Amino acid sequence: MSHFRCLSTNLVSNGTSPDKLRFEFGNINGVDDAFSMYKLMIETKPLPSIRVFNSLLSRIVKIKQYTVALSIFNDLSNLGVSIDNYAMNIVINCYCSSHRVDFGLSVIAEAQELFRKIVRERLCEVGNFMFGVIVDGLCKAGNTAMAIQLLRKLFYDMPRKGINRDVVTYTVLINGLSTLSRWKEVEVLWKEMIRCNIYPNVITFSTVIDALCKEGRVDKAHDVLNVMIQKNHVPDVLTYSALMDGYCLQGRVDEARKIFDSMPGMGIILNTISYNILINGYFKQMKIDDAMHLFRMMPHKGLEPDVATYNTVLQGLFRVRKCSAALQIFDEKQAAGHKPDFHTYCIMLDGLCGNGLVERAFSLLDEIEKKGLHLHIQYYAIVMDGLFKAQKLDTARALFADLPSKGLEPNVITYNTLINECSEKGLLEEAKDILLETEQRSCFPNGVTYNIILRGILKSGEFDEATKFLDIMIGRGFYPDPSTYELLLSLLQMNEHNRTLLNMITKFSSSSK
DNA sequence: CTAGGGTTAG
Repeated sequence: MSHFRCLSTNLVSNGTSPDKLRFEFGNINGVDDAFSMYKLMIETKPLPSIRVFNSLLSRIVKIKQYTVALSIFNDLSNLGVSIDNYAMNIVINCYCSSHRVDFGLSVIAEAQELFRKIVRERLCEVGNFMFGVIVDGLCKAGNTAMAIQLLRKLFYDMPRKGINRDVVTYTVLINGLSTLSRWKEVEVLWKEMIRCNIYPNVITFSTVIDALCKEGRVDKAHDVLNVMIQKNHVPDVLTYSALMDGYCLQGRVDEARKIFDSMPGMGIILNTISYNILINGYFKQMKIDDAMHLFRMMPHKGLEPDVATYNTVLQGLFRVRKCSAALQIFDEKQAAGHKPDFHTYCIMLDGLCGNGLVERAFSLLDEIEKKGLHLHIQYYAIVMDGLFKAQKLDTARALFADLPSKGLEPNVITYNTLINECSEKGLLEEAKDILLETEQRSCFPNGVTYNIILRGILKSGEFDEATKFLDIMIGRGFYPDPSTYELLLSLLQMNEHNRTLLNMITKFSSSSK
């Protein structure tokens, strides 16, 4: 079962810590491996040092099993293993990262209730694991304010437990806060850090630059870069790549290019990711020749395109309807021994369908099946969507009906595709029927489902009906997304001063705060 | 032993 190497205890030597020789974490690839390794470790006498447990935790974080790391951390504290700075930093990072990971929705309601209880009864000694679950749940539920309050409590508890906050602790927290756009709190932490004589470094600065870029505030990000340079910090390839990506996201690919060109002169070695960012930027601006030129340049610069490069290129080519070029690259890359990944197949299927090559998409599905690869339900959602868009309604519905025969269960995405089709065609009753069906099965509608239906109702001009639906939606914790909001605004322009629409917009703005 | 980047989705 488990395939890690476990050397004998007496195999020790030459200055290296015996602990380090004993366990090999690189082969841990899943939850089971992690737990069996942990079990093995705690059965060892004497117990391995916290450093060795840190290596385990770090591996578990690398494979993104945050809850596993948290539960092991919790167990460690219960065992009385003394926790150090490193462990603490890993754990805080878990809290900050795990809100991006899917969590059972059921946890959330419980977590919020539990949190209220803690506040009410001042039950301060919550286990670390529960603590993580709560923070996770709150983030997932969009209640970041509460999550941050909790994080800060943990944070302020550190010195009392004899653990010092260091630049890593602050960087992890600043990263978490800035990706959540909690800039006020970032500022407070930043000042506090300096007051404690802990100074931001290149990673701290880069983290802030990256978050600003992702928010679309690339000019502000550039200001931060200048401050950083002024303070004698040397930006590295990650700092500049983040900034390049920021310019690309704003469509300012020429400015991204300037940075790209200036990097080697500053002694920074461009890597595959720097190229990927710029190639993507060019494609998004439809500058196909520039994108392809860079792509073809990579091998001459000693860089090998990776799967993300190929995915970017394939998608870019399909978007400008250069199907044969895309297919050629797809074959080329496989001939060179590069394996397509899940995203590659999604892009191929979507690209083929979107360019009227539905038959080709079907044969690709067959190919995936023949290769014995996992038939991901997402592939079918893409092809279904393509079929609907190509007006091949019967084929699409037949594909949906065939899912069970392939051992696939429709998920919320395939349902959304179906609901979207009904909604676009104005078949609102049918859309709502399907919504009911998803609720009856254990396949829960999500925010996208509600948005699709709401947009359908709005397009049909039934504004009162839409208001009712919006109330239901908000009642269930889902909010209009940007494209629904845009639709609301454009409808308001066409129906000047329409009270119902105005009310909806007000309702949306006040509820999302 | 701990912190930062790119492709993607109804």
